[in-house]
Amino acid sequence: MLLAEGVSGPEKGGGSAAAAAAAAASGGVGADNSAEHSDYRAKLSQIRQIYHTELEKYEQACNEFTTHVMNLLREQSRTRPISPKEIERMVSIIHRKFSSIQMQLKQSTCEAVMILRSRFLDARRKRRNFNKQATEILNEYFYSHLSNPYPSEEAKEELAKKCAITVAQVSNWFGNKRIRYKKNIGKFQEEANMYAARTAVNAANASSHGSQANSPSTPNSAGGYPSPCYQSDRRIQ
DNA sequence: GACGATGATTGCCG
DNA sequence: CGGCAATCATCGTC
Repeated sequence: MLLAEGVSGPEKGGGSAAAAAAAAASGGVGADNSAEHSDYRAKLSQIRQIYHTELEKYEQACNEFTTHVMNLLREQSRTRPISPKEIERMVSIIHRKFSSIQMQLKQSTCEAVMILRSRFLDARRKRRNFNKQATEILNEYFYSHLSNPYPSEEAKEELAKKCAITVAQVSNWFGNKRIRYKKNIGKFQEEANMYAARTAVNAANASSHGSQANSPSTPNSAGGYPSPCYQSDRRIQ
């Protein structure tokens, strides 16, 4: 893991290797916003640097402590016999202790990288609002099908194409819209009336100078839904 | 910076 | 599997 992220492993060329490794490891998000990407890389290299300085610190502390203990043992060897085996045992205990600390450091670094990675990869964190036109199109469909706001797969595809978003996003949008509309109809009244009126105007225009009741550009022309109707049951109180 | 709006995710249900 | 409900995380506004 740490090796893959370029945090652990041989240090060559101060960071560029790590950045490359990180870029490779994060595969799939490469074609993303470069600003965010460089932010990710910066944070990763920061983690990496902290890891290395800490590791070095522990290494140094371990060596210092070892020599200190050795000195103590040498001191004691004057008053009592101390076998080389005993010294070796002591040293290995110290090393074990310090290496377990280093393992902990490694683990916490690993966790930090994981969190950073999940933050970077989580789509929710890169959420962008749809543009105005897309929202208009979606709302128009929603309010002109208020009695049955469940677009078919084809209708969803049509909407997705028009709004330049994915079908999944259209589904998400309708899911959110239905639940939020239902939860607080009052809040959406104004919006509902506005779109209903607009749809009515569109329908009137279309029928006044055309043989068809539905304009070809109206979303419901593809989904097999009935022609747009004014939702007179939603009134401002 | 608090707060509402909003897109996305998760877990559950029929 | 699609939809609902709750929730998360960010955006946009004040």
